[in-house]
Amino acid sequence: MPELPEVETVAIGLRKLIVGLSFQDLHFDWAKSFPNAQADVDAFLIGSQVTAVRRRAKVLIIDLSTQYSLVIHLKMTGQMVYVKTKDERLKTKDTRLKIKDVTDGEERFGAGHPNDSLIGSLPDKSTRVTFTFANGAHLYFNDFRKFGWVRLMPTIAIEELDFFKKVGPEPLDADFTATQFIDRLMRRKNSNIKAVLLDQTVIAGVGNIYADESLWGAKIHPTTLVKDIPPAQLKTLFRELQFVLNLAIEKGGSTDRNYVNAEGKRGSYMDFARVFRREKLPCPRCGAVIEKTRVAGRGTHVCPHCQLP
DNA sequence: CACTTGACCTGTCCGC
DNA sequence: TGCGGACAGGTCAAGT
Repeated sequence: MPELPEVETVAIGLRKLIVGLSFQDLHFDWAKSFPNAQADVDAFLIGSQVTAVRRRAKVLIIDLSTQYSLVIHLKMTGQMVYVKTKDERLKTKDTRLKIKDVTDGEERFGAGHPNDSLIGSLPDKSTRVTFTFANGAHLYFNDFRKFGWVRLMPTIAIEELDFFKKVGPEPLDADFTATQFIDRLMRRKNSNIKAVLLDQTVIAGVGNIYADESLWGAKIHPTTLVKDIPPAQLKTLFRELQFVLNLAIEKGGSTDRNYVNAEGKRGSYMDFARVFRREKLPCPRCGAVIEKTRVAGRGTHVCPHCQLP
């Protein structure tokens, strides 16, 4: 479930790996993953050089020397993985949260070491789009659920996409203030706070993980209506949201199930999560047992003692 | 207009 | 063991 920190981590990784490289070939076998016509690929991708890699909300953007860009949405299970040469294999590690190693009987806990890879050799059966660079390296877009997509379009046209016209401000922008945050939340004052945090037109980049984590930090129950939350507590929520997003970027994102960075490696924020996916475990603040419920159509994790409705 | 639900997909897990 | 169904959740379209 790539959210802002996961997409940011992929962008940081790709920036180091592919800026300056030239595209030589592209292959795909699922049209919804790459809807462009071959003529566009030939004219604007093949032979072009990567000039920049950036992120807006949960969208990854690779700018090209042709004034076109690859616009990528990973949705739930998308991955963008760079592999230097055809012969280089990525190491495979167990993906489960708790592992009993058959070789030495040791049990391993947590989301795994941040350097662990979740994927084997590429391409695999989830590979939807394969890019080949002139230096022989490959960039793989993997997405087993096929919700994500890659598309090629003029760089200048990106901002005209409906999504980009409607999407809210970046929560980590230096000039985005608590006052602006509260004003935007209050546009939907009659809705529950979790649904509003997830609304990309209010604030960009927040998904299920960091909504739950920041609400726990601010001691707000997810079903609380925005208008019923005191301004001071909304200000706390703003600080907590920035805290969890920054921490998650520092930890390379959250690997709940599927997410990996540009080198195929997992993120370690889940080792630091306070409520997300910690149902039936003690709250790290008060010790009460964390509960899992459903809010705004999503699995939602709350401490029943810290976060009163 | 505001809000909720369903569709898009496939892999995993749980109960019978 | 095998199978059916629930569940996972980002976004858009359709429904209330």
